[in-house]
Amino acid sequence: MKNTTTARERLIQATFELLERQGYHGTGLNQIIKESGAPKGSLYYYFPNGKEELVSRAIGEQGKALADRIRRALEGVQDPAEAVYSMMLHLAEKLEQSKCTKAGSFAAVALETSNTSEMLRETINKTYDAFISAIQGMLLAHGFSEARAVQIATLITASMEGAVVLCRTKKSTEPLRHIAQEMKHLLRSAIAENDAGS
Amino acid sequence: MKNTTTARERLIQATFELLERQGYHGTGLNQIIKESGAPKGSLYYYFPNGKEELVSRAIGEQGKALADRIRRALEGVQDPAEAVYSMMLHLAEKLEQSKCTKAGSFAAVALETSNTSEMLRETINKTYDAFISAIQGMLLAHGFSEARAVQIATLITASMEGAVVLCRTKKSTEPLRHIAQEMKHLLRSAIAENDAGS
DNA sequence: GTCTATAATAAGATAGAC
DNA sequence: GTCTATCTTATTATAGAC
Repeated sequence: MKNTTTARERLIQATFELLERQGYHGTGLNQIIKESGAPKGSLYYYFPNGKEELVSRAIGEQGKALADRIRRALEGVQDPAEAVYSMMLHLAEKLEQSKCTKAGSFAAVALETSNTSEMLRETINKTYDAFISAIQGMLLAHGFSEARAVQIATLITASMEGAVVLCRTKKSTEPLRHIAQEMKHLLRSAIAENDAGS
Repeated sequence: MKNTTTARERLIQATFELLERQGYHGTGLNQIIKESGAPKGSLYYYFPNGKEELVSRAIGEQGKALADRIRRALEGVQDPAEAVYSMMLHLAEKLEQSKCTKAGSFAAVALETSNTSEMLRETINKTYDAFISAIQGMLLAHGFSEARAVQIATLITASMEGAVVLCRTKKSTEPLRHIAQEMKHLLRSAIAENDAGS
């Protein structure tokens, strides 16, 4: 079968990167074609439902891959506070590589389309759930209650997404580094408190 | 002078509400005209530079008004943890009123345009700075250091923006209520710790 | 599977009458 | 200050050749 999927893969990759820089409605199919180098005829061959389907696949596949990386990175860590700190700094470094021009595709597409496309909304919803679930798993392994673990995992996910918005706006990774520092501090207290109460 | 500004005001108002539901590129000028009921000829009369200027004014004015409301709400509070909790629940209630369809205009426009419009990026940047500064003021009044106050204020701002994205995606205010609860808890510890170290 | 041409629609913006 | 008509350009999507 060789690499008959390379046109499809190039389309997915180019779509995701453009979403990170311009969001959903800011990204045209012609631009995706041009950027990917994929033949235009391939787009509707691989994604018969057009833009909505292409973006849903791009978001879904990249989101799943990212959630898996998060899960693996947090598996078996001995200090959740340090692990969260590292995860946030890692995101900051990734952002820095693009000079704060590429990040936040999930948030952008969510805000632009959650009222008009159930398909996209559900894809992103599953992605965010996977992020939260990965973080929650680590917290459960360290003695937090189910309820508390969800709360903290939601806070970590939300603060990262929000900090990415601030970084894009400020053209600086400072906000991300600030929340990384602060969350490490707060989580240390929460862990100590939780361990004492066991 | 009567109300010669009402066409302008209606345009600003309609623009902001549409940005909250669909973002920047998802909102067309024709739709703004229609929704506002303002005469089409007025748009380029009040905003000669077109869409970019209209959106910048809408974001700027609404952002400034919101930052002022936050500042006043946090002025003279006796418990920062409770104040932040109330602020977050207040946002959740506002979101609930629109069934989670309207919120996140700042984040949406930032993610869509920060690479293509310096004007919009700077307007939003000032807005976020005003939010952070308002929260930071309260924390300074309660004995936190300058550096720590910025970190915590950034975390609060980022987590609220991120939680709004999660709420829009989930069509539920649950994420916002989760982070409200968790931030209250964590802030209580931070305050106790900070007071003890004085 | 891919390419080219094009249809159909909507976008932002402008000109000129009133 | 406002209205209507229109220009230019971009968008998503499709048809039909190869």
